[in-house]
Amino acid sequence: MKKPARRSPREGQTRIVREEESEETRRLILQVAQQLFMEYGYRAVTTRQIADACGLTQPALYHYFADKEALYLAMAREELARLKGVLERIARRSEPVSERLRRLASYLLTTTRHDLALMLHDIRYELSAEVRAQLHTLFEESLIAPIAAVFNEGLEQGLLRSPSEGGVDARMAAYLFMSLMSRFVVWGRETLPAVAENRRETLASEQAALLVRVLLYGLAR
Amino acid sequence: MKKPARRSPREGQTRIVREEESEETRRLILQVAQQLFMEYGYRAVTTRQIADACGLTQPALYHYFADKEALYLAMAREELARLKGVLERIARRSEPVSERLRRLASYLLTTTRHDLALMLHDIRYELSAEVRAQLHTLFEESLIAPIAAVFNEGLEQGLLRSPSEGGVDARMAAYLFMSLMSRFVVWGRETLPAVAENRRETLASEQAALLVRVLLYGLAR
DNA sequence: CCTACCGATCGGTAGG
DNA sequence: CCTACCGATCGGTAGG
Repeated sequence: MKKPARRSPREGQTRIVREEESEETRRLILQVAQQLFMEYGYRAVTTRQIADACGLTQPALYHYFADKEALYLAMAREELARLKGVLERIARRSEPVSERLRRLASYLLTTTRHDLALMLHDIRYELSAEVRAQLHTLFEESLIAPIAAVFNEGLEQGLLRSPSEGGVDARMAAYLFMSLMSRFVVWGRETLPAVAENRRETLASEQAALLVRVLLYGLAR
Repeated sequence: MKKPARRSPREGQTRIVREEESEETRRLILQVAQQLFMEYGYRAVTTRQIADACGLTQPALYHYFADKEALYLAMAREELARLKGVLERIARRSEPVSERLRRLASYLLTTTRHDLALMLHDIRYELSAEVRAQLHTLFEESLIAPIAAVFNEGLEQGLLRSPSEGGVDARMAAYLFMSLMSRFVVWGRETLPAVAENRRETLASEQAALLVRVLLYGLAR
């Protein structure tokens, strides 16, 4: 076993620099935690894995975060805040509803390769009641609300069927939209012949267009 | 902590009875493992939890299964075989394609309250390569194939758009169908006011109809 | 941010 | 020799 490359703090540095380094380390931990937690789930990722990937010892994490759950919470808050910003920006574009939905789908498929349903599972089963409640609300506000806003425009413009016409409300539409971003579709794609890395974005864009087309117009002739 | 009620084997029983009891216990373990693994995931369920729920000690499990993974594999094989039987039976009914899709959705929503995407995650991330390959194939044959068969009929009957007409092939349709059965939709339902237990089946049936309607005809007016 | 550890619990196996 | 387990403990790992 090789020792991981460790960042070597030199003596005599000013307080400012140390604070910057400390903040830098904190951000590194959050980024590594995001990649691991979002792909493998809360339970499967150990604090030592995260520490190792950061070039730190495992106890060092507890200088930055109270415990494993606090680290997950901080990661999730940051991730959801980031998502919220991007999704709201797309939702406000002056483009047709269907085009904005395509952009939302494409973004979710390219950037979050992991399944957000796994995050839902973790929120529901692996975290304490308080954190669960917090993230539950945040999930709704950051992910569902921006998507529902676009569907709501579609309903107001008369492009979509209202619930009384056999359609669904905007929030339900957003959940259906998110469900189509799930592991099943991604998994189906993985069974296709291996795809060159540089074609991934194109594929995601094509798949986004397909998913939105299906959701809007259905499979029937 | 109370001692779990333990089945008390009496002396003087014949070999046949003992074999029956052994088989009975094995089936009990599989049933309990199914409930726990399917709801919480491979990692989160301990062998002691399973044993406790069966009224056995944890080492007793190792008389029936070589290890935790072998137990998961046996459980998954049985569960998928059961699903395959029911889904194929529904798929062969002499009813319109849309009606059969509704029945498939309703069945999946009522019986498997857990998210099958969780099983996909476990297959992908928690199990060894050999078990993963086995379950991957079985998953496709047991779940996707029967659903795809119904969509294929829809395509042959000209009810559904073919890929060249902007539609999707039967297998892709099956994946889209399964993705709509996911945690997101179920979770959305949980946020509704609490529902009486005896209305659950009705709800699932209504939700199944809604999901199939959306998948076939889309949200657009 | 490290080394040296803890209480507990994990999956799995020993002898009886 | 078999079955259906038990009490105790194995090597490792969890969060702290």
